[in-house]
Amino acid sequence: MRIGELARELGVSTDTLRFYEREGWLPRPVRAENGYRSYRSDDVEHLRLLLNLRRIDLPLEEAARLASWCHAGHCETTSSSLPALIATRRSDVRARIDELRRLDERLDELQAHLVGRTELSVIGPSTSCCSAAAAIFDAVEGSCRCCAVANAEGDA
Amino acid sequence: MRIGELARELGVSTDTLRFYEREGWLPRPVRAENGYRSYRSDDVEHLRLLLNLRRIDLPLEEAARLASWCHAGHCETTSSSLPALIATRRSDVRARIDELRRLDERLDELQAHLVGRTELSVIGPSTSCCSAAAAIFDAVEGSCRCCAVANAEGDA
DNA sequence: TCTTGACATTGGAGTCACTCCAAGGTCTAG
DNA sequence: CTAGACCTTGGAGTGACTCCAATGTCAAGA
Ligand SMILES: [Zn+2]
Ligand SMILES: [Zn+2]
Ligand SMILES: [Zn+2]
Ligand SMILES: [Zn+2]
Repeated sequence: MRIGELARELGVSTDTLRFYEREGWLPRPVRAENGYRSYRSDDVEHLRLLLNLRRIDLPLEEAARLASWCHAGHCETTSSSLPALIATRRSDVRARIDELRRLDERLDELQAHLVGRTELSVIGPSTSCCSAAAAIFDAVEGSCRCCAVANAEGDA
Repeated sequence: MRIGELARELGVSTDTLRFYEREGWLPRPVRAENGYRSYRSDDVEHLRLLLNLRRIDLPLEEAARLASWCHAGHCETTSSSLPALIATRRSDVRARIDELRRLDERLDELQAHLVGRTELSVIGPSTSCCSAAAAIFDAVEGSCRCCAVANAEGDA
């Protein structure tokens, strides 16, 4: 099995495979007479394991270490630490999801604000900056400075 | 205002500020007699704008460009493109959230599988790999090879 | 036979957005 | 006088790839 075929089958780039090998995260496969890498089924399994560990967002170093341990059959250690590892990973993932949800909410507010204020943009730039900038400036932080400016001008 | 104070106030590191300046993402502030950077309120506003744009996860280059435009008062262009920009950003964020949720589900399944199978691990390593590796190997992909192995050995 | 095209090889540089460091200069309080 | 908190610079390191140039290999078609 050559590198391109393996890469296609497992959904990564040949560059990634060569990078893994170069940095020592994967064992070097045997070479054919022409110098091409020739992957055996054992190599394929090792790589598949590594990629699965990467898919649960383990850092490459940890994934590679674990993959080698498992592949070499030293999995008692791994077996006992694995649930804790997964638990940590889950809380990381959830924290990131919460972060992104908050970001999405902020974006939602900002979008609504910008759309709702389209008519008001004829007021033009405020003293310190234009209204669009003020909107970003403030909507992201939760309080709106450009509205205050607009209201003040509307009252005047 | 010196760099440390500004950094503390806006919640970034001094390294980040020097990096932004060095790479041209922020204008250079005036220097005091001793060579220290001296930030004016205008600089602070520009930086705050840039950081707000970064907080909605715009790439630094785009955030800096937009911040400069807005800060210079050329915001008509910005006003018209901003809703589209936000919309794109939102769909990116949502896609990432979905990805992470799928990951969380996979981790949940994997965890349940590992915990539920503790007794079965006495079966020991299968022919190709140990059961822990097999679990990662397969649970991440949705079908479980180690169970098949265990069942086969149980039947034998 | 020759050529075209798809594949492979290597080392090295680039990406993004910081982050850390060493070696030094400056200022304030005790 | 000294400790410490601050500031300066240029440069290297991070993670996980990604892209590139220059070159080599091989099978199929004209
Ligand atoms: Zn503006
Ligand atoms: Zn407003
Ligand atoms: Zn194993
Ligand atoms: Zn199983």
